[in-house]
Amino acid sequence: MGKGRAPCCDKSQVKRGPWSPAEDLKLIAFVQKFGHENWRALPKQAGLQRCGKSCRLRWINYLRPDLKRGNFTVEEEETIIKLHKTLGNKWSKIASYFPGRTDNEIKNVWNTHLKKKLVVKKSESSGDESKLESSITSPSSSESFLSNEVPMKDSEKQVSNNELVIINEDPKGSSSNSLSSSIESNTILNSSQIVDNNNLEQELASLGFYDDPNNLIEIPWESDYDLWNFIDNIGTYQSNVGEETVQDVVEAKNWSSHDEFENEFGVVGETKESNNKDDEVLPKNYEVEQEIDPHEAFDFNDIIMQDSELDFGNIQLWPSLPQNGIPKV
DNA sequence: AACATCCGCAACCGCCTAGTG
DNA sequence: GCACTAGGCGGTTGCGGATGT
Repeated sequence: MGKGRAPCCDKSQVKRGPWSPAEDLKLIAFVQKFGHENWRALPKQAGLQRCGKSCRLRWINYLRPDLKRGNFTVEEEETIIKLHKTLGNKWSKIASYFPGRTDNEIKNVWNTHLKKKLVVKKSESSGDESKLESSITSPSSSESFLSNEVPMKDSEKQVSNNELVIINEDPKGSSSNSLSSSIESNTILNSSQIVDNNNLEQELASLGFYDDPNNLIEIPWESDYDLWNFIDNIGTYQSNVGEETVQDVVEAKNWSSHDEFENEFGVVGETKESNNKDDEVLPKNYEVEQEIDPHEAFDFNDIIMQDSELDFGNIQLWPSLPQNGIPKV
């Protein structure tokens, strides 16, 4: 060890806590334009006073366009329980079975809903505990597994009494890309039964989660709450993030209209080659290309989106906001 | 209405792992 | 094999809203 781990960033120089809409916009716009090859360098380039880790987390958990928002369905919850039984607290692996869901989200659902649910179930069905319940609630049989006290390789886990799970390692990077990852040909061995992954797949398929291991179901993007809703309702929404309000951001930037906002960002504008008047998702000035030095601080004025690059219409912005409208203050 | 408590979730922290030189 | 870095992951915390008294 010696020196110990160098901090990922200078804590005194970075902002912490909840993200403001303005920061979200910066991050979205930057990632849409430049991608996120280097999270560590991204905050500086994007003009964000945030740690790279924080940016990554924010993007992955809340700003990615392909996120599925909303409550978990009963089927999803049941699947999480099933998967947790075999995978344990491997939230990212579990999340890979749910396109559009994040490991953090699933972890939260587990900790807040499902764990309690199963404890209740257990108490209701006293005596004849299901394996599912016992694997989660019985300290004697599964404590080490659940608490991760004993470090285990993914390739070989002692799940509970006499239950061995053999899981093929994910190919590099697949777990991080939950959308593209597919179900591996895992084999689950049990003292009383041998369950190959096909059975799990069939079970999941019966619940409507996917129909082919290599062809995960496509989750339609939702945009209950889009950018224009946000901008249109700017006057009635007060961000709860510190002293900065959305009004502050808008007033500072003089965004009093869609056009001004579009001009500022250069990202959303009049529809090109579209007969649909409402289809305002194409970049206004996408034809103009400018040289941008990635080492320079990111400037919204420099963003020139390509035809297919930016699609705010499909991004559900500020997901932490109410889905059915903006709270009046 | 005011206060206390509970609950859910976004975000942070620290460790682990893979990649690179 | 070692040192170092960056990304990823899981555990935990703390805030804010919901609910109860």
